[in-house]
Amino acid sequence: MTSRPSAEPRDIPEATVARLPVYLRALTTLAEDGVATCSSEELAQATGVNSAKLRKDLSYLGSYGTRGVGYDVAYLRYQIARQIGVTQDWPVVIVGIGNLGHALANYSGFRSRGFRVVALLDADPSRQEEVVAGVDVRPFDDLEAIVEECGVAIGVIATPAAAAQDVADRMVAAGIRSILNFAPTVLAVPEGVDVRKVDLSIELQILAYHEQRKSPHLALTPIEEPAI
Amino acid sequence: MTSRPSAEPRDIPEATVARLPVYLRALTTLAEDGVATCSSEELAQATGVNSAKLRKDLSYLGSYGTRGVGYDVAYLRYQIARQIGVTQDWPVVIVGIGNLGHALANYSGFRSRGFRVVALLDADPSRQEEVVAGVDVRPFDDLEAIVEECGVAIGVIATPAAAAQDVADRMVAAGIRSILNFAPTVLAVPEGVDVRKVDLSIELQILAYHEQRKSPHLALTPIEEPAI
DNA sequence: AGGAGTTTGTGAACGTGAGAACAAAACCGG
DNA sequence: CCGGTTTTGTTCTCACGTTCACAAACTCCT
Repeated sequence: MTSRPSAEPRDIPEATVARLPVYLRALTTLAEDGVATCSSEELAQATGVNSAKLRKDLSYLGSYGTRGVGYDVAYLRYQIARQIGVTQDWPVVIVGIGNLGHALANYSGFRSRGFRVVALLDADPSRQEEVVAGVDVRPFDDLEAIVEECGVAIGVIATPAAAAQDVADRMVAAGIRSILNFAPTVLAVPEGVDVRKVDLSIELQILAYHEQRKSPHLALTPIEEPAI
Repeated sequence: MTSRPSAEPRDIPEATVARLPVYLRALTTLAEDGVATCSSEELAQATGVNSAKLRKDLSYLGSYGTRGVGYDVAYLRYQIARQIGVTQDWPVVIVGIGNLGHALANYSGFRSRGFRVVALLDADPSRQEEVVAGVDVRPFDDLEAIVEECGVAIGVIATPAAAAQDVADRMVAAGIRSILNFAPTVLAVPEGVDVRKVDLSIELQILAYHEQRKSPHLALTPIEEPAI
């Protein structure tokens, strides 16, 4: 979202990268159901994308399909995982163990998809006695030590908005170069650091925009226009 | 994400719609700080976008700036809120009161940004005794009654993946036409229903992809390639 | 062995979005 | 009242993403 590192081998478009995890999940489900092979049409249905788009996406990874047959589920699944980089486990730190931090720490989807929560950090001493999801909450000041010790490259910010920029600065200084930000703030980070933002109320507002246009809604402007 | 309703007045590009809430938040902050006027350059800095892009975005709403001066913060803020549709309060139901549902119910950002959680629903009877954020958890079967009674148009799904499609079907049948889905599944919904997806592990995987290309990472393929 | 039927991979056309650049419009100081 | 300065609104160009359409390639059945 901030800067794009120069990719070496084959340059995969950003839009494609964003869809690869979706394909990966669908393939995992298919594999669990014992499906050995699937066509681009089937996979497209399962993931809700156009089949031509899907084929083009996969073609950036290489030619892993067989014409007239389709794709080998296990093999394609592995190739996508390798491209994304989730064949290895990524250590992750979560900062801010409030409601959302709790939910994130307990989210089993991380572990099963190539991520391992190695530390939970919070500046509030009263939270540092807790143990969440088998990991004990440690003081935020331990950040640098943990990053060093575990080789953490990815940080998750689940603090209030006011604290987010400070946390980000400390993370960057500690060597973290990829940040997933749940705080409703725009983060300023140096070149070479990637930030992705997840914002709950923005998503709702986008829905509201479309919803408003669906029905000629009853009340038009219940709140007063401010005087200029 | 599924179907686009035909917009009547001026058609605002989807990319612009996604940025309007960001501008809205920045303007709110500026207003709270007592700033009366700001230029496109200042607002662009605060939101992390290109100033030309920002001006183009705002031009879709109308000509609300003054050349040589900039934008009136309060006035622009109102105009954006009106376009998005958050001058009125949107009633919202949350289904699935697990870790994430708790966090969502407690998230104060909803209330302050045009949304009101009118009901928390869960199929598990043991959860139905709880009171979360001042709202008591009710059985999922109350969905239709609540939607009818409160005029709910937006639903949030925070259930496990396995239950999500059923919940979505019930929501659609009850009259909900906009769904924010936190479950890691692709939802199938009829034409005219909007679904937006928020997926935590997908965001992390996208970060992992870029992270992998930043450093020529030590271990390349620690997991075995499956035999074909 | 060969033809019919499938399904991939990709070239080409189209649409959308981003950013540079600039003219038009407003304010300000003298 | 007028020239200089600032900043918006918009046009133009380029890059990116999506979709169609089809040839190439593979399997299966006779």
